Amino acid sequence: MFSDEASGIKEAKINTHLREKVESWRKDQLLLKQRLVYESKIQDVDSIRYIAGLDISFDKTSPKAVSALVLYDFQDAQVIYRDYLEIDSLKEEYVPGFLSFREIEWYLPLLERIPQNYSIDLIMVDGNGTLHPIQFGLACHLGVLINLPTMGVAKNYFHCFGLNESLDEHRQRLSNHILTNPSRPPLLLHSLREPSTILGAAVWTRRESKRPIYVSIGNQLTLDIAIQLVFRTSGVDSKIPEPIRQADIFAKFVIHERKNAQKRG
DNA sequence: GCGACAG
DNA sequence: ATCTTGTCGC
Repeated sequence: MFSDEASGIKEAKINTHLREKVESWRKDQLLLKQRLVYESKIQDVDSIRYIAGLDISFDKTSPKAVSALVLYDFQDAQVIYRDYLEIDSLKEEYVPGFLSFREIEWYLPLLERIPQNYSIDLIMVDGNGTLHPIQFGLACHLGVLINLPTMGVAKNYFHCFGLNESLDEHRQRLSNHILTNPSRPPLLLHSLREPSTILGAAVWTRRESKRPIYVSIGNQLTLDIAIQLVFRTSGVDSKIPEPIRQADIFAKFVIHERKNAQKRG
């Protein structure tokens, strides 16, 4: 049969194509990384007013998706604005280490059409900033493109081979940290190659949850401020900071609404 | 050479 | 990301 051979060739072509794409993405990351601003534009958490939260949710049964943006008023602790974008199909696949190339294009239009009367102080994204194989995750990429303070919050540990410990070592370190420190203070995650480089932090924002969230900076922000912010925007209903959580809830809501509309029409 | 892997 | 309920371990 030819089919095995044919699919093998097809696979090879896909892999070659993907490899070339990833190579070019890597070059882009290295170039853009030079434009990262490590100096903090935020000196004090209490000077923050408007936080933008971003997320994408997917339809289970189709390639469709929805990206969402919420504006969270940090002073009043409430959402004051929502917007979304319906996506027929994401153009890029998910490749670990290159999430930004898949998602950013669906965030930019939402950021651009925020009414002028709101000036964004900070953007929170679902994913990592400097906790990344070359310390240039989604939060960094977005921050550089729109020149604003950004930070990343991930629900799962991103294993950065060569930079961090293995997954097993990480898990050991987490449980060790919890045992040693019952109050569960943030655990700083540093590069193994350069221990002086802090990549991010595992943060327990609620006593109830065993698993931490992973916080890292994107642009124009210190990790210290980012961690403070995470504590002050989460805890009551969820371990996830409200701006991101509300964006997630809203995106899922839009997806379900569209399904109901489909039924009727 | 393969491993491991944010969303 | 998404399918999904209860249940095993540090």
